[in-house]
Amino acid sequence: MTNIQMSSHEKHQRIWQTVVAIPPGKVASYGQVADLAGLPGRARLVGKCMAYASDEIQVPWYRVLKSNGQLAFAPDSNAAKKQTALLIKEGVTVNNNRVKLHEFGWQPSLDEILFKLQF
DNA sequence: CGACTGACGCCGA
DNA sequence: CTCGGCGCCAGTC
Repeated sequence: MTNIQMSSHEKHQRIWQTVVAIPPGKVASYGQVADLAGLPGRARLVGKCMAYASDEIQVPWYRVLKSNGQLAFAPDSNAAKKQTALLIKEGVTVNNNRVKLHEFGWQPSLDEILFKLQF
């Protein structure tokens, strides 16, 4: 089958574009972002990018969680508190370092995927 | 060049 | 719910 090579720059580009598409008040998992970005199984890569993004105010990195709804940071850690504060500010409820995905998980419609993810 | 290391995920016990 | 194990891959050492 045809194997399309993607430059690390493009992967980077797709991941951020996907994260930016997450609506305020909603959250998505690393794996979900990877899938939507066309990088199935590359959840760790998404985490890598979020680490870079922590400096950039542009990317809503805090809307990205683990697949079970837990924050990626250790409870009580500085980063976890910071992320929790940002989420609560958007109306997302955080309990014990975790968010209920059935309540706040982002489930993009086909429409959103086609219009927001330009790749 | 091999080993180790992550803002991860899934499955089975 | 916890633990172990394996998959994944770009950096670091």
